[in-house]
Amino acid sequence: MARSQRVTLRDVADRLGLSANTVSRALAGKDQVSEATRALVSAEAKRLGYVPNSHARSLVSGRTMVVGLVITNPSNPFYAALISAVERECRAAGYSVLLLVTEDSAENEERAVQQLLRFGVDGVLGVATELRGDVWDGLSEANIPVVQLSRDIPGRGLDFVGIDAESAIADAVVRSAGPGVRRIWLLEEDLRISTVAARIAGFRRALDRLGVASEQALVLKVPTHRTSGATQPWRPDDAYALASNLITRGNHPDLLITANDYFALGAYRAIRERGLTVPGDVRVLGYGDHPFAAYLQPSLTTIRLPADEAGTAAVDLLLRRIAEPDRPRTSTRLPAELIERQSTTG
Amino acid sequence: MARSQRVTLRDVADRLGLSANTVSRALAGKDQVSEATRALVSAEAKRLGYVPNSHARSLVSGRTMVVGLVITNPSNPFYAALISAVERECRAAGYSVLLLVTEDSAENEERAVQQLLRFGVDGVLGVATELRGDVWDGLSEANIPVVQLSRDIPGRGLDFVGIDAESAIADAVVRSAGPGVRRIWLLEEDLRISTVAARIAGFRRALDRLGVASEQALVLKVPTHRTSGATQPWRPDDAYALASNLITRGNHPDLLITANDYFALGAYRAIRERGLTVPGDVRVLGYGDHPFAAYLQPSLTTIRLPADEAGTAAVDLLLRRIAEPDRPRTSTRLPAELIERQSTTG
DNA sequence: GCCGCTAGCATGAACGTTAATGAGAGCAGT
DNA sequence: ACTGCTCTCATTAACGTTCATGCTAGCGGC
Repeated sequence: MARSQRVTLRDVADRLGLSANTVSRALAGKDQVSEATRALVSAEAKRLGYVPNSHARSLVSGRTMVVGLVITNPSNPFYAALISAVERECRAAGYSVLLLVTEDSAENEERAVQQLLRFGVDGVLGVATELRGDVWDGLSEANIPVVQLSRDIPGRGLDFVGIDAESAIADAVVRSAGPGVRRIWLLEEDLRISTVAARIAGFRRALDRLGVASEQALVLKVPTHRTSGATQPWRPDDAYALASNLITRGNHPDLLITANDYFALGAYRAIRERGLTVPGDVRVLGYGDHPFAAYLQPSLTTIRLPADEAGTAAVDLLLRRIAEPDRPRTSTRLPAELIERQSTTG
Repeated sequence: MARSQRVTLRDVADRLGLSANTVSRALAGKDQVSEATRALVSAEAKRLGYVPNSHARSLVSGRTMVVGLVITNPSNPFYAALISAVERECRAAGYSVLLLVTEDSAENEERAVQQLLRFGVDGVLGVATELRGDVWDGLSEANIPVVQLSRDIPGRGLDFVGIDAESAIADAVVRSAGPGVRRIWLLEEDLRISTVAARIAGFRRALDRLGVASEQALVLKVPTHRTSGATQPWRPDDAYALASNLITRGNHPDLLITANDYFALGAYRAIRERGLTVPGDVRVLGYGDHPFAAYLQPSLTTIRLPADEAGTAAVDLLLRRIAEPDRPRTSTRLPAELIERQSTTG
């Protein structure tokens, strides 16, 4: 049995001839216990190797000191950075992180929420899979605060922390378009999420500002790869396949924006294989500033996402809402910075 | 209060005029309860939105159905893949994952173990930070099974699942070395972990097999970047800085092995800036097969790590040990595959 | 000497669940 | 009618902690 010899409050108390309650208060640092016994208790607790049982504590206190983190895919560098930041901030605040991966599947998301309810986590940070947000209602009904990460589901009254993708893309496209740029394509992920919608909106805003005719603009959706219900919308190969089919010497954009830097990798290859050059024939603008972006040949102009700041802000917000549940809803969109490199400096 | 209106077993029982125990057994699917009441109970439980309290369950059963996952750095693609695999397998087996990030800091590791003890997790999957393994003894003493991931700390009697880096590197170096290759350098991480030791051992084994004189071989340690105690041993910039200082037209290796593909990025740039070419002047062999490796120019020969298989195997092993604690210790080293691309086909 | 106050600790209950034991009804066998 | 068995459920006691309340000794004030 795993817990056969686990040291409990009673064990410490019995050894000192005290009650369990006194030991509890002594270790918790509350008053109503003399300094002498407090020292005695801590010494004996340490000697016996006492470790408090968090489940017993949660049961009576109603708090778990655990935060649920619902992520679609840890292998995406943006989410990986988010995980790191969230875990770090939670750890600093004394919270543990229960990680739940949805793989962008609605079924997994539903099960994740169930798990969080069983656990009675103190709060949830979550990346929603699709635009239907009723999955999260169970948490709200249980009065468990939820902060949406990166993807926003409006109308649910949930806090949100994400990136201002629309402005970032809009500005970046305008700045990346030089005098010769007429035809602009956007290589997008085929997902019904707010991030994609925001990028497309930013794209259209840029077209307006640049005065690009709509027939010169194209939004291409890279077919999403699926393996057993789990989506993988970040494969360079898929972007390459699509770009390779559409781009020829006679028919190619002057500026190509990709929904993530992985897609840019595929685009680079497709462009190269057609005998075209970046940025001479096609300028390429990425999204995400993945670690390799600066090292590509030519180096990739891309948009750096403040993943660390977003994770930090989300945890801050969640902790604040845990402290005061009735505070007004907050929606934060962090600005993203354009990192200009060679791929757009034609 | 967060749990003010949480539906409990009693609530369901009272509504049906039953005892809490009967409801518990009915939902658990045990016998000693008639089919009629079982149906009644499940219907009422669903109607009221009953969700079992996992802490109460853990308290009495001694099992938590939670597995601790201790990782040094989620932003490393290998660990990210490991996280995905572990979470998926645990989820399939009905376990949840408590994620603890150590950032390769001994202090964080110690606190992580404390947290796992408080929680009373059923098992732990962990990447150790350094070679001293007494940090994990607390878990063993509490009879909590530990499976070491990727990095092995020998002599602790702990299960291990990792990659056979030594053989992989040895074979890859031999196969990557052509007739003109005399001088071979290895760009390593500056960490005291078994993985680094294994790669260096493989490197030396290859030198022996190739008959390369020891003065032609060089092991270079890339200084580890640290921010507030957390190490970041995967920065292309750091590898670039070191390689850029050492590589000149007159003094360069014929074959350069890097401890990870990020370092290869830095090496590519350093080589290029000296007016040298890959693989013409310097062949480059990476490690990890990061998503961008296939898309570099020239494409990077590298070693694909079976992260998914490792994660799966580790969870399998952990669950088996949870089931039978006294089974003999297992140590598995999965083979890694060489992916030959342009960077070594001179 | 009695009262009241405080510091320091003990006692009992509760959190929501599961395991062990008990109890009553129904039924067959004698 | 009595015994004994099975089926179904209730009752009680745990798990380890915290909170509310109770108790005792010690002390000062009149």
